[in-house]
Amino acid sequence: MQNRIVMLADFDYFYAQCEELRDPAIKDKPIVVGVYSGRTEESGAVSTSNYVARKYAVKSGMPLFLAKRKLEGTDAVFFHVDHEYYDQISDRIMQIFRGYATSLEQVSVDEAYLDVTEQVEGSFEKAREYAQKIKADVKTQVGISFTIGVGPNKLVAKIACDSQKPDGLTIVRPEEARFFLAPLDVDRLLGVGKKTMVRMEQMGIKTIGDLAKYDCQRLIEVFGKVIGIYFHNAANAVDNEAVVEQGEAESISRIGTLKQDTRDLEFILQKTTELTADVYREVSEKNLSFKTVAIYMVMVDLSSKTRSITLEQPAKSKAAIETNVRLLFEKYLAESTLEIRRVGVKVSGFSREEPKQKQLSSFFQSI
DNA sequence: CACCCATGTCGAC
DNA sequence: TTACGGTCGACATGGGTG
Ligand SMILES: Nc1ccn([C@H]2C[C@H](O)[C@@H](COP(=O)(O)OP(=O)(O)OP(=O)(O)O)O2)c(=O)n1
Repeated sequence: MQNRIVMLADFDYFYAQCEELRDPAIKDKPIVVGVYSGRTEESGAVSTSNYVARKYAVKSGMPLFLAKRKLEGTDAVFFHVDHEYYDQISDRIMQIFRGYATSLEQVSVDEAYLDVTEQVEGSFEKAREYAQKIKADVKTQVGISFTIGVGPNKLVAKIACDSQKPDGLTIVRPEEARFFLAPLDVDRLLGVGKKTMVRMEQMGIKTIGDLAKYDCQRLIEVFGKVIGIYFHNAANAVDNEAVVEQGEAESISRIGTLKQDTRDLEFILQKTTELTADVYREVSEKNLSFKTVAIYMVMVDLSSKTRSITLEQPAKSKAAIETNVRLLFEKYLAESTLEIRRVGVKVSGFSREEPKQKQLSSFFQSI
């Protein structure tokens, strides 16, 4: 694990680029890919947008009505997310990546780490040409552009990647890594978002360089042992995490927005029945048993709650999800007053154990 | 103590 | 006088058990 060379490949404005690939005629227009909640015709949020739309300050996660307002007067095009299509394209690219790396760690639909130490014989010089070759290959075969960051570990590769996109290639050598990170704001580190940045600011930490100098013991006191040490190491460009194949998902969930805000149990269960059916289909396709069933609620004020129950035995039937979801909602509704906007169903604690005796229904369903 | 459970927070994408 | 997605994982905390 000495002197590794790690790449992070991140597809450019991915969902929106997929839409451009499907219909190149729209390439010069602002493109927004949205998740539509179904509450009203236009309610939902931005999943991503192309760089033309980004010039108008459209951002991932933004409510669609805001994106529409910002793009008023342009010939912007809006799409509903089409995960099947994006997954297909992603799978083809990931397959190509496999041929270029000793190990591949796919971290999302559009991001993967490649350990290419052997392929480039430990040389960052060769890594540049190698990265260009991968980019050209994918561009030719699939037609998608992406950005590559190269570094001595995953952490540095990630930040290198973020530093120049789209269609970028940034290489940070081990001896440069600390100096490369030092001037950047702390939120460039994986795991530092808005809340943590504010806390760090109050501690007088603004840049990664500030964090690197900060007393490690103090960090542990403030953030806990695991995260404190992680922050200390990360700020010093130290990261020994190997590039490893991702295992199977540890939870499967579905969440949806209700047509109206409500506290009515039957109205809620009508929605969770659909969600449960979806969760169940995926669980049974993968032939998984689960041990924990959870519900999720988002209130009108956008605050959220979860409730969960761990079963005595692993289960695998739809009924096992449904009855527990009902139980959990009955219990929760009795102890709160806020109206509910969105609800979710989640199962976790997977195994391939067969439920012991009883639950004949699941036996028959599995035939 | 080690491990499990329930819940919450935060963050990434 | 509005209006705002979905899915996943890591970790902390505070309770329990053997
Ligand atoms: N809040 C978010 C962020 C991202 N995504 C989805 C849509 C993106 O296309 C994909 C990848 O996310 P990235 O953060 O990598 O962003 P993009 O690939 O869209 O843009 P960039 O070119 O900045 O990487 O994940 C999402 O649904 N919701």
